[in-house]
Amino acid sequence: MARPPSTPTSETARALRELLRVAGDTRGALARRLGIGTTDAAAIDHLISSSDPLGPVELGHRLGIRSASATNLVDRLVQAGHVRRAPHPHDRRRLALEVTEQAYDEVLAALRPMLVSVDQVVSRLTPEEAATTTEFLRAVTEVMREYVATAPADRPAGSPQP
Amino acid sequence: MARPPSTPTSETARALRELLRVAGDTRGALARRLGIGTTDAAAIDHLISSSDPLGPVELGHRLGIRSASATNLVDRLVQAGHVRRAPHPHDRRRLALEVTEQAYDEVLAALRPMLVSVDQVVSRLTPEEAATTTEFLRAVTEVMREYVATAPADRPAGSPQP
DNA sequence: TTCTAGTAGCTAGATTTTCTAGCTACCCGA
DNA sequence: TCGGGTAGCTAGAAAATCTAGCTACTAGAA
Repeated sequence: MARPPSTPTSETARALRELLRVAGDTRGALARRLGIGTTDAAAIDHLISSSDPLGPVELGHRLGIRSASATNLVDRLVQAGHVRRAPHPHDRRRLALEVTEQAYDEVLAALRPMLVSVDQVVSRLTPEEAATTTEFLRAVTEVMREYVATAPADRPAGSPQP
Repeated sequence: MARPPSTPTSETARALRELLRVAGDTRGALARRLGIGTTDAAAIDHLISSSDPLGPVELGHRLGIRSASATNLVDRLVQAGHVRRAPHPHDRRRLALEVTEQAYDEVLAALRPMLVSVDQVVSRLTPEEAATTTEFLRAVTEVMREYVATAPADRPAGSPQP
């Protein structure tokens, strides 16, 4: 996400870090295209790509915001017609947030130019290159997932420090 | 950034999109590790990795926030000791924002676990694989830069629409 | 079964961040 | 040199998040 330390590093690592930095800006670009806030766009993104259903609290956790803010966020998304509140199948405390068809289509349309270009880049790879690249991307994704997961919890002020 | 359309797509594109989504979360993770807000972390990231000096307005432009918000942001960063306001060498209207040594070191320390892991992943590539991967990453970066650059301008309310 | 600790979601009110509107100082080309 | 355009700032309004604390519900222990 930032310039590598002054010690020289491989071109690949440098290119990857540059990509990660630009990727960070992509979320804001998507939000502007959708005409909504960055957090709202990130929320829809999470809801679309999550494998299991999310409620407001868990969604807020993934976004790094508090339960109260998540309730507010979901209110905004529901009001805008992007999301529905549905009951959780097994746990009556919970909600299962659903992205509406319309919101899904809007996100897809907003992303399409990038997805098309990405597919073009991918299509230039030979099968062997594609296999190598895929494995590399997955390894890097795992590293970043670990980094995100091990970030210090967003704890209440005054909590004990290790 | 989101799940691909229902039509099957190559594994590589899928892996890349997953990476981009996780990369979006990385910025928040860095901010939490630094104990500052997401925008503040993104600002320092931009200042560190920009090749030419930035002022508050240009920085705000890259972050997608307004001139007034950028002034406020820089106030915060200066107050926290992360950034200095220095005069622009040629243009007396402008400022050249400088990241302090301390902030630079803090960012590097916060990123280190990820950078180390990334370097490990990169080091497993053969020189040929590294070359292919580097080219791929650069091409994708270019695509995303274009996507970010062509996002609709964050225009004032009531501006004429095309 | 009943009790108890823990979680999901919400409300109310305070705080923080960003926004709009508009100002001055400065740069640069006609 | 003059007029349009830009950088940065201030003031006050609007929006997003936060803390604190509540209720309803789940799940495991007594």
